[in-house]
Amino acid sequence: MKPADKSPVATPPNEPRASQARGEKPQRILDAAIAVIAETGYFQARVSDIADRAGVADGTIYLYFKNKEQMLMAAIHSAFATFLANARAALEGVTDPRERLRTLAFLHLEGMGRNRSLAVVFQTELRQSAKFLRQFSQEQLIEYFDLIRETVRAGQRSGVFRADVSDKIVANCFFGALDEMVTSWILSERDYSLKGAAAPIVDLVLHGLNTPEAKP
Amino acid sequence: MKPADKSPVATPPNEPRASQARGEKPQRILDAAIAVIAETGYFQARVSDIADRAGVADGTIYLYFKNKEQMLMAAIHSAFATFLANARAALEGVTDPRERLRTLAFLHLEGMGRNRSLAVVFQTELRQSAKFLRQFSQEQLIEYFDLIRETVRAGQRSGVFRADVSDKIVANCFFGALDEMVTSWILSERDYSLKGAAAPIVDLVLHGLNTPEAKP
Amino acid sequence: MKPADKSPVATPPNEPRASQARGEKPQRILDAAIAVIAETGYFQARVSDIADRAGVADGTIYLYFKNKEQMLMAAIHSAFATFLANARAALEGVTDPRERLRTLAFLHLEGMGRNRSLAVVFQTELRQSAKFLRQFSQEQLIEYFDLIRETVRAGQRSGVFRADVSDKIVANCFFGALDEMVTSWILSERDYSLKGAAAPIVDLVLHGLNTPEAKP
Amino acid sequence: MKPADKSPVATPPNEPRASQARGEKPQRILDAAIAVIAETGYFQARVSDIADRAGVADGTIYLYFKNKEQMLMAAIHSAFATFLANARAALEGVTDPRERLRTLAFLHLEGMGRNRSLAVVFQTELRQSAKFLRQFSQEQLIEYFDLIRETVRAGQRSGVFRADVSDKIVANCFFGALDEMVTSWILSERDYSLKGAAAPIVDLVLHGLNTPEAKP
DNA sequence: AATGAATGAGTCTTCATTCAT
DNA sequence: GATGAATGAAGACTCATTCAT
Repeated sequence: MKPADKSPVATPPNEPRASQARGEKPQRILDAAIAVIAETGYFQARVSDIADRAGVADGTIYLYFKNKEQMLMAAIHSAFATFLANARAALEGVTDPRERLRTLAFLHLEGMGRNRSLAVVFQTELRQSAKFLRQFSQEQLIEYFDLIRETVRAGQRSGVFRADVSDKIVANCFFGALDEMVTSWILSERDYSLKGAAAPIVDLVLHGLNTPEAKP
Repeated sequence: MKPADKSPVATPPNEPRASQARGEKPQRILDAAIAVIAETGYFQARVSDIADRAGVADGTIYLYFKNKEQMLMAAIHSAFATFLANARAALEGVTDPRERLRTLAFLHLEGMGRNRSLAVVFQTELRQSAKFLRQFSQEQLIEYFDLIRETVRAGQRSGVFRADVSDKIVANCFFGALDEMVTSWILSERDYSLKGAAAPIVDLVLHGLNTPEAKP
Repeated sequence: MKPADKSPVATPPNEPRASQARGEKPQRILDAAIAVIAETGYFQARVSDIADRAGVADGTIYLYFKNKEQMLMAAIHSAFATFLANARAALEGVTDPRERLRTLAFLHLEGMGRNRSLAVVFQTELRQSAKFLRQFSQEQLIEYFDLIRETVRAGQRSGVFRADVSDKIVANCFFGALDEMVTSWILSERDYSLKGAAAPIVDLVLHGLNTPEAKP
Repeated sequence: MKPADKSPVATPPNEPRASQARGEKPQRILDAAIAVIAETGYFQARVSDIADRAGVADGTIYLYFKNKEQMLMAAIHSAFATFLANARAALEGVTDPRERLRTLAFLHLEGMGRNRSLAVVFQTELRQSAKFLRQFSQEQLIEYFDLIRETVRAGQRSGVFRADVSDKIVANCFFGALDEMVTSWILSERDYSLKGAAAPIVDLVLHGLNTPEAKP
């Protein structure tokens, strides 16, 4: 599921500083976990399947993670943290609120579209139970929402967005639209381009956010 | 997959009053299933818990349903069918596309807000696995989306909505915004009124759908 | 391991009030547990072995006991409770302290000698760990010791036993001697009669307990 | 099964001082094993715990011992061998049978009282299974019993002990009384002096052993 | 000699499903 | 139809042991 899978041939025997294996296993396990969850579902995911796919023994997983649940959680957190870091990096230097929303929408759809396994996990497995989702949502999802809400507020302050709607409502609509788009996509058999939907969605939302006078 | 597809001995059509007990059990089981799923999650829901709550023996469930999965599916289908029937009834006679969207948004949020168990199931449990969600989505969710898309297309044809966006995109945004609102709500500890959010959401979407000239 | 083992033929099909099976299973499990512990040791005893021997499925054990440990504990408690009840019944009406000690010694050795499995469990498995033994000792063993100590004190009060030794020390010696005898016996390959040792042990202890003047 | 039966590279005989480290590890492991067994029980003792306490790596244990069981056995044998050697040394030069029994009783209780871990192991862990105890008993315990029995026979030959009881019964009573005393002690929360019990026990046994005419 | 990361066999426990009553 | 005791397959987790370094 990642470069260098697990074949014995992969490790060059005489590598000088080598140890590309150091600390590589936990990540291999997390990657395998995402893949297996995407395929079989969170609760159907068997530890032995994840171990197989990571190319380690079952017991090895317990050297790095306390139990199954903690490992699955770590996999999801790790994947989302990467996603969030990418988003932050891409927004660096983009100041126009409209442009920021465009960038976020594009990143969201492009990021999910690139890694279908990840998308499956986020759209479906993440929402297995209120309890589960709540835990995730209170930590990382909030950060993402805040990114959107701040952008909306900035636009409202600067007058490019109408100020008579709550930033929370707007963020919900924006995120909800993107989210639903991804859900439709993973459920669809056809393999259309997800990121192509970014422009019309943003267009619709920005249109809805226009200040009455500001005809774009 | 609908009522009465299982028992060879159908409900006697004309039974006067004792019929309360006749055929009442399957529905008690379905209601119990929704409640238990909402509390513990789809995959955590135990057959014996559902039987307990329905006031029947474990084995009784297998008189009406082939297995656990079929029973849970039936529970969700039944709940959603009720929801959809309500929506259709409420739209009866409403012709203005903007008014129809307002009605749908209100019904969606009000319906979910009234039955938190049901909302929990739809927002989280329903999306446990791509496979699961796909099955549901291809049957019933499509009907709901079609209701929205038809309304949007009607508005576009009559000129009250701008026609330069795909009705699918609009439906996604509309449904996504409502959906996300409900998710936020069930995750929130506070017990605010969900249906109060209907107006601003519809306002935002309608604003985004305005034809350039049509200042509402 | 007990009458009527588990064969399907055992239950007469037309037994009138029948239900000799009612509540029979837990006891079959407890008996099987004692036997398996005696054979393989407490910590080596596998739940599946006990289930096999009791003629039930593995899962059945968990209908009656919370987990393996609780079941093993219950088996030991139950066996000892029976033993204690027998001792009490046999002492009924015996008032002479010397006779009471003789009866106890005989019962102890005879009871253990009759059920080698039980003896093995008490002499070895029961003492697996200080923590384990402490729990048992504080509940049931104390009762047994008290039976001995009361008899000793009665003999001291009535003047048939010398009063210059603590009843606790005497009980320790008495019980210790019996206990060690049983241990030797279960460890011995030869199959000598255990209860034959009762007389000389009691003789020795009574001789040690004689008041100086009382030459028997 | 005795020291130095395992390493092909024996301890260099004349190494001046660095020898502290040489061959010191096996003993550290044995000591750690006794301590860990005393704390957690024989079957609960984990190899990694013992390695930790001995300050070596898990794998190191397998340089000196074939497997876990052999190591635990070696630990117990080693501890008991020390105990037995002490007893033999202390009996050196004591010829009076009564005095020899007094010495043995004192050594037994004092030795156990000094090292609670050791006492815990002997009183409880040693008796985990008939198979286990039998192996130990046939090697070392017999030696200890023989020490007692020879003393008893000597007393009987010289006429200070009555001759109408088997030396085996007497040894059982004597050892059983001491043994039970130690068991009571390790189970007791209070920290009373164990060796204080030596005198009354010996007194009781000697009293029981008195020849009719010999009033001590 | 020493390490400790990795292994994987072994077991308890859960729970959907059956079926005799 | 209804029951619920019994079943047994399935899977998470532990830990003694190995072996490359």
